[in-house]
Amino acid sequence: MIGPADIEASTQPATDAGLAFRRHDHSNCCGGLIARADELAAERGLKLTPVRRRALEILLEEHRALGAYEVLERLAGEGFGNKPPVAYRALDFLVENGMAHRIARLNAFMACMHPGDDHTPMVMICRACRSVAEAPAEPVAAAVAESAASAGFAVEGTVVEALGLCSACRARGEV
Amino acid sequence: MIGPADIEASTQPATDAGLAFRRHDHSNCCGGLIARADELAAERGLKLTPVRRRALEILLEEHRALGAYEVLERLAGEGFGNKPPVAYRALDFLVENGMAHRIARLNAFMACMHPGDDHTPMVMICRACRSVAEAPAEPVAAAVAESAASAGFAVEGTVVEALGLCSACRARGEV
DNA sequence: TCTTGACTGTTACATTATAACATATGATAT
DNA sequence: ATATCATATGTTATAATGTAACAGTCAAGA
Ligand SMILES: [Zn+2]
Ligand SMILES: [Zn+2]
Ligand SMILES: [Zn+2]
Ligand SMILES: [Zn+2]
Repeated sequence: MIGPADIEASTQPATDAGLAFRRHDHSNCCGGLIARADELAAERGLKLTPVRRRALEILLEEHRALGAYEVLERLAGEGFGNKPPVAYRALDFLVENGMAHRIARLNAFMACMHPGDDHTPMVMICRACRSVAEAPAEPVAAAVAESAASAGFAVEGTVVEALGLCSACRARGEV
Repeated sequence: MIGPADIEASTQPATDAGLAFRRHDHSNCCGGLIARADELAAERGLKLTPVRRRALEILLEEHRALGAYEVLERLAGEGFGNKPPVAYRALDFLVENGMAHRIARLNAFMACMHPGDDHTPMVMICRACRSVAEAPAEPVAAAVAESAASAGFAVEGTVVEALGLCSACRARGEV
């Protein structure tokens, strides 16, 4: 059964930290985010072409970090090109336009859960199930900015990734 | 001329954020850190063998992120093996033992400026000169831990990297 | 219609990283 | 002393990740 919290999760970005780690109406959250991506593209005059749209769907279907070659494999299986640039270009488009994030530590990509926010998220990566989730990064960004400022460093971007065990895996007794 | 601040920088870890970005007595700071690495190895029963020691020196000589193959090239030029595992093994040893850090965003490595602290640092990466520096990460780590906790996520490690312009490059009018 | 620019696809290659096995070396233990 | 063992080094070969450069497609605008 799908409870109110699940519905809320797909519409209340500020409260969905760890969504990927919880039970939720997945088809709903995916559909909602694809719709949101279409809106964004329309608003901004971007072209969410078939490959790009499908790449985003693939990321959304997983709530998990996927390597470019994993995405490529699926795209190729659906009739798109099967050469690396096909995947990298689609993924780069999604990242540049805030619809996906690159995870440096994993050399992988994930769908963004708040497209349009123009945020640099903090990403949590579960080492047991490899699922990933975004968490609010404002406090972290502030701390980074402060440390950097005292070194005279002008921050233009950040990579903040936490590695560990998600709540589901801990509940399941994972060590 | 080498001023007091430069001396201090190599012996007062808590105050050296951004050291790499400033003028300082470089041979002094390198020598001191090699000596510190020797101490650490002795304390912990680690073997800082010739390749490992040389790999660390190479990183120290640069105050800059070096790719594994850059390190390999130098090692090979000095009579060590010239196959990738030679560099990767030395670098992995240094990272595992807190004498160097891996920079996820650059697929590169840097010498640690506070070996023995057992810290996960925040790293600042200058896009103009590619120099890197560590900054205190406690406030950042705290913010990360707090965000993660509200998602039920147990943090075991973090990657915190800031990209931007260092003070030297800004002073030099870099945009 | 004809350009033009953006998108897709391909070839070919560059860069980063690891598995697996062989050899050397130094520290026990007999 | 010498056999044994663990650790470290070196090699071959290959995997995984990422890009440069160019050719064909297609739709929007001159
Ligand atoms: Zn996001
Ligand atoms: Zn998990
Ligand atoms: Zn350090
Ligand atoms: Zn710089």
